[in-house]
Amino acid sequence: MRRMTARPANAHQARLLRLLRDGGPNSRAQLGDQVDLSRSKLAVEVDRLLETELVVADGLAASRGGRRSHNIRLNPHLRFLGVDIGATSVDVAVTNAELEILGHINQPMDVREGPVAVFEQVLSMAAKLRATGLAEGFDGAGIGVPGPVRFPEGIPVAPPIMPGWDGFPVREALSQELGCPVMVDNDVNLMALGEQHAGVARTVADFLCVKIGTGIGCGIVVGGEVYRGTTGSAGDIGHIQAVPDGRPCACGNRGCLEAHFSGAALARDATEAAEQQRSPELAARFEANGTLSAVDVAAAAAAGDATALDLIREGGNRTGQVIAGLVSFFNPGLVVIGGGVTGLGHTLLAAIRTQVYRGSLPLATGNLPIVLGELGPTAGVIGAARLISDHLFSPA
Amino acid sequence: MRRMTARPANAHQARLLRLLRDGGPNSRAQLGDQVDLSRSKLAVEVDRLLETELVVADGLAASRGGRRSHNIRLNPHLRFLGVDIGATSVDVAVTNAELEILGHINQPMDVREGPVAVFEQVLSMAAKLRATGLAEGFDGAGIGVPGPVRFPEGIPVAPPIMPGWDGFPVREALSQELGCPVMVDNDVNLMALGEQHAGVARTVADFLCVKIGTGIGCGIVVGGEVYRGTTGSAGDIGHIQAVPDGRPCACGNRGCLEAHFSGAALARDATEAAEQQRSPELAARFEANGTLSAVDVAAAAAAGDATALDLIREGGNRTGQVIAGLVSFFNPGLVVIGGGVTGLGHTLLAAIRTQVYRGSLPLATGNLPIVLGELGPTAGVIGAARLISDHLFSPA
DNA sequence: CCTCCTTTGTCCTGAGAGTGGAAAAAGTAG
DNA sequence: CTACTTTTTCCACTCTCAGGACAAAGGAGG
Repeated sequence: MRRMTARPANAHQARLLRLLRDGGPNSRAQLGDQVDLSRSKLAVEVDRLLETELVVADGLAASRGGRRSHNIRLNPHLRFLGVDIGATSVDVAVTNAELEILGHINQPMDVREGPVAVFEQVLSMAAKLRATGLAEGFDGAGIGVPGPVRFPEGIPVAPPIMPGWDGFPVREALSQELGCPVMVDNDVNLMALGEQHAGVARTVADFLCVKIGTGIGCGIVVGGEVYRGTTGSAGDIGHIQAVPDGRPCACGNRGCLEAHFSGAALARDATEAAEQQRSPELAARFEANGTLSAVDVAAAAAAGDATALDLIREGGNRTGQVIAGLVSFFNPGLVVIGGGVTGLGHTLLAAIRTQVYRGSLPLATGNLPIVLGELGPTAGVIGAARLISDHLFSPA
Repeated sequence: MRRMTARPANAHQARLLRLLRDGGPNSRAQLGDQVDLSRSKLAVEVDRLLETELVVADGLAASRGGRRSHNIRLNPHLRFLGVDIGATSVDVAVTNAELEILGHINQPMDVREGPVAVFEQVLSMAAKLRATGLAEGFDGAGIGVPGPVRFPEGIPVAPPIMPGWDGFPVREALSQELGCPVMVDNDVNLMALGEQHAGVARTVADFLCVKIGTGIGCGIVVGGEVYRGTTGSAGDIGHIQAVPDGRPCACGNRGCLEAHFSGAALARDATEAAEQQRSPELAARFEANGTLSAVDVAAAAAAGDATALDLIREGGNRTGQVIAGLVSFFNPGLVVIGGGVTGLGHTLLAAIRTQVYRGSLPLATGNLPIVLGELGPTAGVIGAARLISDHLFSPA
C-alpha cells in the first residue's frame, strides 16, 4: 500500500482527525455533537477527509432511535512508529492511527555508542516489526532521546549522558531513512504525552511527570501542552541540589538529586550494602549475578529486606523533597511518577507523598494526587506516536 | 464624559486595539503592515472601531514617500485604574489606554485590616486621583493582592498573610463600587505582567519574576502568558525549604526560604545584630528610629557596614539556591528580581547570580540574564492596568 | 507650475465559507 | 401499515474577505 501523505487542509479537519484518534471509530452524527459545525459544513469536511483517504467509511452505527448513522474511522492502514531511546535500552513500537500498540520490542543498548550505531539498531528493529506484517511502511515516527532537544529542528543539544549526539540532526537523518515525517523530543516529555493520551493524566491540564530511570527528569505539561523551556532543557531536575554538600555528581556539583537517587545511584548503593554484608538478600543476589540493579533492590524489598527498604525510603524522601519544591512553584493538578524504578512501587510512592504533603502548603497539595504511571514501559512509545500524530493531524 | 462600554467584536479588532496599546498612535498603513489583513478588511474593522469610539482619528502621519496616511489612536479619554495591594502599603495609579501612568499615589496600610477597610482606602485614593482632573471615571481596573487568587472569579483563596480576605469577592465588590470591569490577580503575577509590558521582559516569552518583599513570590510567564497553576498558587516559592532543619516558619515547617530571607526576616536579623552590638551602623539607626527595616540594611550596606553586607549576601545565597533549582526545572529565558528589596541592589544580585550560575547546568544558564526589575514600585500598577486591558481588549 | 512616480484610501466584484430550511432516506415502535 | 425519530442530502441565501481598479494625496525633479 502506498503511504498516506495527505494532511488536514484546515483546523476543522484537524479537529475531526484528533477526535477520531482519541475516540476511535465514530458516527458522523456523534462527531457533529462534538464539533459545533452545521450539518452541511461537517458533511463537506468529512467528504474531503474521505477523499484524502485519511479516514474511511466503517459500516453503520447502531440506531439512536431513528435512521442509523454511517460510521467513519481513521484509515486502518495508517501506521506510526514510536521509538523510545533510553540510556541503556531501546523501545520500538508500531501503532495504528488510534495510537494502539500493534507490536512492541525492547532491546538493551548503550546510548553512548552514538547515533549511527543506535539508529542502525532502531532501523533493524523497525524492519523486524514490519516483517511480521504489522506494517508495510510508516506514515510518521516519533523519537524520544534521553537528553535535551532543540525541538523545532529535532536536534539534541549538549546532552550530558550522550555527548556523541550533540548537534546530530536526528530528525532529518531518520526522516531520510524512514521516508516519513519524524518528530524528536526528550524521552521524559514523551512519557508525559503518553500518560496524557492513554494513562493517568487524561483529564488534567497542568501536571508533572517525574521519570526516575538511569537519571531523573520531569515532563511539564501546561494547559495540555508540553512545556520545553527556552533551550529545551526544562524539566532537568536531576541536578537540583537535594543534599547540601552531598555526594559529588558527574556534572561537577555536589548533592545533586541524581547523585543520591536514580537507577545508577541505587545500583551503587545496593552493591555497597552487599559488599559490606549489611543486607543478606542483596548479598545473595550480588553473589548470583555479579551485579545489582534497581530490579534487585525491588525484589529484596519485596522480600522484606530492611536495608533495601531503607534505600528506597531514603531515595523517596530526597526525591519527595525536591518535588515538594516543584509543587509549591508549579501548583500542578497531578504528579505522575514513572520510569524504571516504578518497580519499587508503593514504598517509594509513600515516601514521596509524605515529603510533598508535608513540605508544600495545603492550598497546593489539598487536592493533589501523586500516582504511579499507568503505562509502564509503553508510555514512551505511545507518547512518541502521539507526538508525531499531533504534528500530522494539524493544519499544514 | 460617559464611560466606554464597547468591546472588540472579533479577534481582528482585539488585535488592533492591542497594537495601538503597545505601539501608541499608529497610521492605518502601518497597522496594515503588522496584521496580515487585506486593505479592505482592515478599513472595515478600523471604521467599526472608530464607531465604537474606542479609537479616534489623530491627524495625518508623515509621508512614507507618497500620500500621507491617517493616524488613529486609542481614545485618549480612556482611563484604567491600577491597584497594587501589598502587605504593608497600597499603590494606586491612573493610566491612559496606552498604560502610561498619569498619576500614582502610595500609602502605608496593613492588609490585615481586612478587605472592607482596605477598599475604603483604595476608593478614597482613587477619588483623590480623580479629583486632580486626571480622570472623570474609570473604564476598567486591575487589582493585585498579596496572596493566591482564584483567577476566573477574582477571589482570594487561603491567603496566609491576609486571612480575613479568604473568599471575599474582591472582583465583584470592586466592580460594584467602581462601576467598571475589574480583574484580580496575585501581586507577583502583576509585577511580571508589568515588566513584560514596559520593563525588562518585553521580548521574552518564558521568564520568571521573583518578588522579594515582605514575603517572597515568583511570577511565571509561559509563552507570553501568566501561568497561575491549578488552584492559583503557582509561584508560591516562599515556603520552599531552603535550609534543612532551619528556622521555624509561620507555615508550620522549618527552613522555608521566607523564614530566612525576606523583608520581614531581614528586619528581624538586623534588629538582632543591632541589639547585640555587632553592627555600629545598624545600632545607630535602631537607636534613631526604634525599629529597622530592609531600607536601613540597604543604607548600612551602602555605608560599608560588614554585618549588613553579610546579611544581604547570605540572603542572596539562600534565594539563589532556590532559584537555581527553579532554573533547572523551568529553563527560563530571563529571571527578573524585584520587590521592596531591590534597594539592596547589586550585592544581592551578585549573590543570586553566583548561586544560579554555579548550581544549574550550563545549557540552562548559558544565555540566561538575571537582572533587577526596571520599573520599581510602578511594576505592580502597570501590570494591573495591563491585566484589565488584556481582558477588555479581547473578543467579548 | 507641471509631469511622473509612489503611497494611501475607497469601491466593487467574484469566490468561497457557512447557515439553516426542506425534503428524502432509513430506522424504530406499536 | 402508520406515526414518529434520526440521519443525510440538497439548495438557496447570507456573509466574509481578497484582490483589482481607480481615485486621492503627496514627493521629486525639471
